Amino acid sequence: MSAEIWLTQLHENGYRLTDARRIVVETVEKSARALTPIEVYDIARKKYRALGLVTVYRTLEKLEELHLIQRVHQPLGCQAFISAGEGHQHLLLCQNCGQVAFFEGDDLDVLTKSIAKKTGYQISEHWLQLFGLCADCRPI
Amino acid sequence: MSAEIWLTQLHENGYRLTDARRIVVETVEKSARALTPIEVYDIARKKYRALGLVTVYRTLEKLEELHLIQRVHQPLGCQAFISAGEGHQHLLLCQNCGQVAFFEGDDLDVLTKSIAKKTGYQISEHWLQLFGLCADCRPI
DNA sequence: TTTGCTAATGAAAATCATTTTCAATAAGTA
DNA sequence: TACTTATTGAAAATGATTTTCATTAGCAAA
Ligand SMILES: [Mn+2]
Ligand SMILES: [Mn+2]
Ligand SMILES: [Zn+2]
Ligand SMILES: [Zn+2]
Repeated sequence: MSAEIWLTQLHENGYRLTDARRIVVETVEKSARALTPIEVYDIARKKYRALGLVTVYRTLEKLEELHLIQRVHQPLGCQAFISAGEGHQHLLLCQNCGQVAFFEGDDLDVLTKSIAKKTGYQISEHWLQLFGLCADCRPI
Repeated sequence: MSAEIWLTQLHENGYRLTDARRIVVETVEKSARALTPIEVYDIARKKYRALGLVTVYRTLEKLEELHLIQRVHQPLGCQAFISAGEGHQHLLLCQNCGQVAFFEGDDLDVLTKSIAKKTGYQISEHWLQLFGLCADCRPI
């Protein structure tokens, strides 16, 4: 998924392509870790001085609405965003540098069926997130 | 786990037992769903008019520090707290009424080992949360 | 191209959640 | 009972996010 595709998506959904949006999209899309609005602002402003923080918020909002990015929940805060995985994927986060990896193939069917039976709940969704240390941050 | 035990825990950790704390503890402990600080404040103030919102924040902070409550992350916000499960447990949330059920017995060893191998991450923690409809809210 | 409509922008103000400050109060120990 | 000091609530401060608004610029149509 490249920044170009995100911009196309925005355009196809009736949003105009502006310099501010291009920079925000590029910044978020190329990041290997989740970024908060302020972080996006600080990084993006190095390339586009006039950028306003409000525009960062507004652009993130639209990207989330189009499912191009997703909010990342972490122990220290839940305001950061990362590009959304394709299909059914979950996140694996490095507790040291924040680097994000996606994974898929989790099969929780047996578990959810058993829990549904025990609790009487009708289960329709799950959140799964792994934490650890990436190859770079792992002790030798 | 009863409110009495929470109060004892607070006391044993050097915190004084005050009316404000008693009401906050009772409110959070008896709730079947996660409550935000404002919700705790509104409910608790029905029994203790003079309660200040700041005290709610401060008490929740201490209860979390003693692992008696835990923060609950949800799509609409991450400021709510619920009494903490005992041992290794996860949450199952009703998307309609917010009722919380705990479950345990998830075994993610096979999955995490496989993901660790694939990604090179050293995995040490996981977040798992199920969503659905509780027995009361489920369609017939 | 140029034009015209209006979505998008950034600054400033407003709002909302949370934290800090502070003087008064009350818990708990001696 | 008296004393020490943690705790309280009000108010102010802070920080994040949203709203307002006048100006600018994207882009579709001429
Ligand atoms: Mn899954
Ligand atoms: Mn588990
Ligand atoms: Zn790392
Ligand atoms: Zn329910």
